Amino acid sequence: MNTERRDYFVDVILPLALPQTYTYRLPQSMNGAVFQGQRVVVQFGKSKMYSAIVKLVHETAPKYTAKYIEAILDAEPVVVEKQLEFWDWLSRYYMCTQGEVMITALPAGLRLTSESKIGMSVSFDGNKDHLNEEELNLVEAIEVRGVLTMEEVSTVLDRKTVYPVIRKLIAADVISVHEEIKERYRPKYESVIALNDKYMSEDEMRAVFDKLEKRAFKQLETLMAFIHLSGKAQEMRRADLLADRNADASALASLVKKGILDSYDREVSRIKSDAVATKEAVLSTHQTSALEKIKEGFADKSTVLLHGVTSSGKTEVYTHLIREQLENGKQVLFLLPEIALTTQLIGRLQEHFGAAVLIYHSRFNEQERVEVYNEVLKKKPCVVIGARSSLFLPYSNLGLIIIDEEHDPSFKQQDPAPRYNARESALWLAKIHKANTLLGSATPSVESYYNAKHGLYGYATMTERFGGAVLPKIFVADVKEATKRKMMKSVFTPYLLERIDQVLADGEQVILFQNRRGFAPCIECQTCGHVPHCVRCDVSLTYHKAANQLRCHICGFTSAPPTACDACGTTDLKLKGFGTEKIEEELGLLLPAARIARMDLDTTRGKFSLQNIIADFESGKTNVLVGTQMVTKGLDFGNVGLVGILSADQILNFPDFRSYERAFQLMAQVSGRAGRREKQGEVIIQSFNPQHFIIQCVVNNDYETMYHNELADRMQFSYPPLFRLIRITVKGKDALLVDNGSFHLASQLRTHMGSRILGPEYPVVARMRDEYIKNILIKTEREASVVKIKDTIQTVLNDFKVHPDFKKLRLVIDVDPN
DNA sequence: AGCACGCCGACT
DNA sequence: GTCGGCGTGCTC
Repeated sequence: MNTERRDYFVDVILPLALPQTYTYRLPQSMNGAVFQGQRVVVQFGKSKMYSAIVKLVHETAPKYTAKYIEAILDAEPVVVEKQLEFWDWLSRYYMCTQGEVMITALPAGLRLTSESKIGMSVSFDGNKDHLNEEELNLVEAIEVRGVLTMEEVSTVLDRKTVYPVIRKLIAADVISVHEEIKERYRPKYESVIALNDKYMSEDEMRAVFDKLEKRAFKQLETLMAFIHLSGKAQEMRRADLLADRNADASALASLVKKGILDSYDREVSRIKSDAVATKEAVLSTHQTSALEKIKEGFADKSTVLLHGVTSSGKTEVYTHLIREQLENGKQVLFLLPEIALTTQLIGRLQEHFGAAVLIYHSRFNEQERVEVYNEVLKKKPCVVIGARSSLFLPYSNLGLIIIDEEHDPSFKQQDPAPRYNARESALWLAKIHKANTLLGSATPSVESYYNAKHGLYGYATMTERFGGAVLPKIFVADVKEATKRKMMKSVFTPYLLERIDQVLADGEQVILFQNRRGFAPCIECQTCGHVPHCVRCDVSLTYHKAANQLRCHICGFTSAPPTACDACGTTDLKLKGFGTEKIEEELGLLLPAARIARMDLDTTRGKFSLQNIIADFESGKTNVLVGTQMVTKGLDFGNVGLVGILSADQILNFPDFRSYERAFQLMAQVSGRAGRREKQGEVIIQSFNPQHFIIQCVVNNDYETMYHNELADRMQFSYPPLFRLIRITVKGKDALLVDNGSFHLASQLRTHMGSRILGPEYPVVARMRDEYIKNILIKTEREASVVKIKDTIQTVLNDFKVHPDFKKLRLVIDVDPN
């Protein structure tokens, strides 16, 4: 049969939050050139063009007249079959569209959207007499600048709706509009200098030398520099050559002109490191036994939990496993929380695997991400070190996924959809590749530990710190007692302050942890009790002293700090509570000799600021590091004698079913930063309630007791890991409508699922960005069919979405919420 | 998600 | 009258 003549149809995934795929026709000229996973350009709607992913090529004509595919962007698929399988699972499990998965999964550089460009019509007769002032204004702007975007037209005309003007000018054949879709990825080039083939022989070269020696000494010097530096390759970067003091740019130009040297551009990688593997993994005895235990686990289970105390040297064990996979020609994914992807760790892995190491995280720009993506597409063995989004790279041949700090909440994406948990999703990705997964943590999530205990995962432990280092001594300082005796020095108990002073005097460093940024989380009027709140959210505004601003930590709203109370006009205002900024300032006043750095969202905004803060602390330029959660993750300093947790109560009293687990993990992790190498470190936890169960667990380094206590609570109140949660959030600008809508939705869900439905309830912050919020929680038994339940929920939600009363409401579905 | 269309109040 | 507000519905 002649396939050239047949009509093919293509189902594509569009990068939009739409529930289905869309079917396009293939022009016969493209027959045989379109395959699953390629990007094609399609028009969707009146004018816009998108790059879509081919999901299926078939011959079933749809009932409507399908539009034609405009163009094929790739010769080879950029999304491989296993990825599409993964996308499919992810969209079904997390109840989102495939388009939403596509947006998260593909680097922006591979995801194209057209833009309308307005230019002069080719058949414009030049007569501008009939144009009014506004039209003339626009036409002149286009004549000057060639083409304008819709936004630029809007600026030129200084109004919002530009379409009527544009339509009129198109009708008059003055201007024309076309859609422009451009590949955003541009390869990087560098200038290269090479010896011309003609001069490869020694005789020719000697002749050239003789000639230059007499008449062009500078050229001779440049040529000699080139020969010296380029070595056998007889080719080198122009920039490297000109960096030599004997080389000269104009002399080089002459040599090129004479045809002795050639100059051309060569495509270069933005991501390739010239790192060379220099290290062999040498394991200590307990690392070796952990490794054996892991392998035993993998013998009959695909997932193993490695429970190893901080500083036990988990990375060496990982390294060993990675090496094995690479030697077998497999790819490895090493997932870490974004913030833990430090130069320290990357450097260590490069020492082992050289250029096989690929890095992927949010600090990479669009172009760099595309290059990493394409590198993985080459199917070569490699190890990708990355944050959660590196789950979406085009692996063909994964052998192992390692998830370090697996307990970390940042593995769960909050917004936008897909609200996926990278840890759980990784297990599916591994399943697709028939690969193994290793979860590592000093403080495993209750979920993972439960799965290990119940035989779903293998389990390995490392109970000793590497090199014989001992766990830190942990003290609890009673803030209530110190307050009663009026002994508090600002936010410090006398004991903590005394120890900071002493440790610094001994030449060691200090880390202070407070889970709140800014100076003070609220300002209270001492006369009437009024507290300034955000205008758009139900939270008090945080005072930031350095910026002299009040800020909303939810929406970013800022205002000037009040000098008098907005409600009663009196000036007796008091700052309540404290954040990292205040700790930094007060400590500076109490211990003027301390060199303090602060590490929180406010001080790490720039591309290199985080790196600089870490480097300064590492080199000893600073000796106190005050920070938020950031200081708990992946930092590896050798000289920290003391860690202070300023307010344990704040961490404990978080209204969430996971708050105790989180508090334990946070405190245990930050404690682990103290005292590496030979010397025992020290931790001081400040609390109003020193006898608190969780604090005692931290003090005794007793994960097991924390776990059993948590499990009992979760059992009693039907929470994970014994039950599964799905949270449905109803949002809207009208509080009453949110109330009514969420009530209606909950009762609809109850008709199908009865007492499994909880709420609707207001969350702690009941209004965010001018929207009221209510939550409905669905708790289902672990054994229940998740697929069925999600189907039911989806049906109810679809009905709700078309309900005429509730069309103004927005729904957010979060499966396995954090 | 865009981006039309259509209906309604507020000004040149 | 026209501009711009936003609610509604559709996109292969």
